[in-house]
Amino acid sequence: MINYTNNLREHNLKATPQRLAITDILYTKGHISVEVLYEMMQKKFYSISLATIYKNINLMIENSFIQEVKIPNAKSVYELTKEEHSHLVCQKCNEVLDIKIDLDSIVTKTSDAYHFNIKNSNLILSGLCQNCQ
Amino acid sequence: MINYTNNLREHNLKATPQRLAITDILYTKGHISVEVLYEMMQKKFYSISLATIYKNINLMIENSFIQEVKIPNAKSVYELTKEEHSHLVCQKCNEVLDIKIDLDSIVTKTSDAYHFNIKNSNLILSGLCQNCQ
DNA sequence: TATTAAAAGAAAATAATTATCCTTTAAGGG
DNA sequence: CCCTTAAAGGATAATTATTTTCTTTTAATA
Ligand SMILES: [Mn+2]
Ligand SMILES: [Mn+2]
Ligand SMILES: [Zn+2]
Ligand SMILES: [Zn+2]
Repeated sequence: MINYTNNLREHNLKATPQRLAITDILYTKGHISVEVLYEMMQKKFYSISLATIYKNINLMIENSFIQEVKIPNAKSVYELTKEEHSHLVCQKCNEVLDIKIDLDSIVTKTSDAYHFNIKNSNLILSGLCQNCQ
Repeated sequence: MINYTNNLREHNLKATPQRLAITDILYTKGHISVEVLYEMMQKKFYSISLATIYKNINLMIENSFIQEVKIPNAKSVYELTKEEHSHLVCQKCNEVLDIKIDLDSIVTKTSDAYHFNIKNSNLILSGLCQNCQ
């Protein structure tokens, strides 16, 4: 288990055992929902409060340490902040994959066409993974 | 106010006054949240129940008459089902615009690269509209 | 090692959504 | 047009999701 103390501190987050565990789970699993995170945390912390999960998720989002991924027709998942990327989601097994897609030309064209100052792009492709089709 | 009776029936939805009004609001506003829809409906139906709003939204989604649009860092909005399109969202005034972007080549490339059978693509570009920047 | 602001945990409160139950009504057949 | 009936609406309760409050514990630092 990697030590994430400094990663947390760089985002102005105290490195508590609970946060280190959340970070480790996110690192290992990649994308995780609130309820699954809570279940996994309960295995490590006998009496962790669900409020601790929510408070940490919210604070970590505020401090850009993690990000929410809103998936069509499914619960949100959370992931450690990394460079901008898109997602591939299996509608059957709910696997979530990071994919790198160049959206620059789309963003540029759209910015010009609509006089929008586009700051973020969010692309989710949904379907069936190899196993599920 | 257009008559949406047949549109509803084509989706196996009884054409009640409440549903006709919901449809009219969606048609007029384009994209709307649950709470705003409820407020607008209350002006037309003195004692409409919030449960009626939720039950209709859910049933209309099931019957593909409307669709949910999940927006990063904001509440979901709902819209009448139309041909697949992407969205441009202003992070300040929350305006939601429909945009037509060709994602075919991205979808094809990604399908091949990851052996995914991609069924839906969902692109949201967020930033500041002309007025808000 | 002492200080302190922040975090954790427990529980209550609030918000969001769904279910239940009874009344009303849209739709279709006669 | 009436009748019939399954479905929908409204009121309210129940459930689920999330946030707040308050007290205790602890990470950070000096
Ligand atoms: Mn990701
Ligand atoms: Mn739209
Ligand atoms: Zn799958
Ligand atoms: Zn704007």
